[in-house]
Amino acid sequence: MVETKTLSRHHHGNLKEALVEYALDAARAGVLNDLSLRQASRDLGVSPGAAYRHFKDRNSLMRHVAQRGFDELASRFEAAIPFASQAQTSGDARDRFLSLAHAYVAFSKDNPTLWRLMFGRFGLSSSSETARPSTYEWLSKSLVELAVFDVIRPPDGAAQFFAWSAIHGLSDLSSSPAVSFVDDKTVIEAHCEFILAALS
Amino acid sequence: MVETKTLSRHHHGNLKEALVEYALDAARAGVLNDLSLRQASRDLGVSPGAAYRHFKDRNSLMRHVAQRGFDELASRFEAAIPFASQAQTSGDARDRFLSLAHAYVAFSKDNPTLWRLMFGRFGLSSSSETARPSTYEWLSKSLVELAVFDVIRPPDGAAQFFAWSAIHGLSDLSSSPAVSFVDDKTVIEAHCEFILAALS
DNA sequence: GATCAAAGTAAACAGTGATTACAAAGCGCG
DNA sequence: CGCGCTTTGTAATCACTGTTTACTTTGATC
Repeated sequence: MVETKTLSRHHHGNLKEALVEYALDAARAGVLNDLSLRQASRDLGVSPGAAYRHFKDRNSLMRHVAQRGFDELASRFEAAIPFASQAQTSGDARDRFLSLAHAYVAFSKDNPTLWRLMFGRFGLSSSSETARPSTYEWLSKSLVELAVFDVIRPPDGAAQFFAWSAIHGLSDLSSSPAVSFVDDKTVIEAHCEFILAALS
Repeated sequence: MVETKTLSRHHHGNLKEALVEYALDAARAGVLNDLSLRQASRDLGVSPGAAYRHFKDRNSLMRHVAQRGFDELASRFEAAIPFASQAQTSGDARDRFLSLAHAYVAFSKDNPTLWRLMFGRFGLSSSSETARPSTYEWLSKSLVELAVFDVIRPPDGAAQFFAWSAIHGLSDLSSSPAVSFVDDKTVIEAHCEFILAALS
């Protein structure tokens, strides 16, 4: 006897979260840009003005969605390289670096629309992320590991920034429907080899 | 006795171009996203429907604007390294490569909104640009020059793509208001050194 | 000068973001 | 319980948008 929750309730229950999920679905479908608060409200069975109890305006919702993107990206990084874990060998350190690159690129390819939101109009500066997304920490850690096993020189700030922007560039281009590779894996690995060579 | 052209003429003269310029101004002002065809038409002294004689819809205008961005970028590349010219020494080849990188980054910083349009929703795939923008030719040429003077190994496709994406990544991050450097020149030069080291 | 395509107008339609005054739930507390 | 207060939703409304339609003006061409 599960109580049906959808019958004529004044309170939606969790409209804020529902709106964010709705927008994330739109992003997955590639139609985030023409998402309308009214249509969303209609689909969620709520009146047009209701959304404004949770978001100041449409852009505010977008910012929240962008933040979700950064959260998801961080979670993929954590899955690829649990932050508390450590490399045991130089081969291990290389693998971990590669895993990060794969995670970065895979995310941008899996979520091109969300990606553009994150690093576009509502990215970095306007979301709660500071100048560098929190994922920067994983990358940084990975580079330090590589240095420990003498795969590269100890990375200074410039080296870390270089590695970030190089991987970011690959991801950004990969998220474009116009740029596609026969074999992602090969391209990413070659890219990483170049980066490591630059830092050696 | 110059005839005043603005008095009650039925034909605007060159509305299509005027609309593109208007949008480019909006981009420079950072308000491209909320550009409205109606407001633009009003400001250009023309009725709301007039724009539709020249553009199928709003997105069509955006695509044209994005194309203008690629044109402008190409023109900056040409200014930095006239395509017909050639490097004479290895130092020359390095300088030319650096000039390209500077041009790329300067463009993205000067036109962040246009940049996002070009590489975002209306970029690459949807504009008339093919998978790789025409500027790819300059970069490619520059790398070949560097190889001629033994600064790097002869670049294959992977190497060229690496260089592009590395510079693209730097430009993309640079165009974000959240990422700024004390000294652009130093950062760009360091970045280029890393790239050249990777290709050596 | 008549003809005809190109380029503008005017009016309308559906849909949007946002604000307002009001109503209903949920809650804490005596 | 029942009283109040805050949160959350509603209904109505405003100004505005993209886009289409039927109609008019214009400029060029034979």
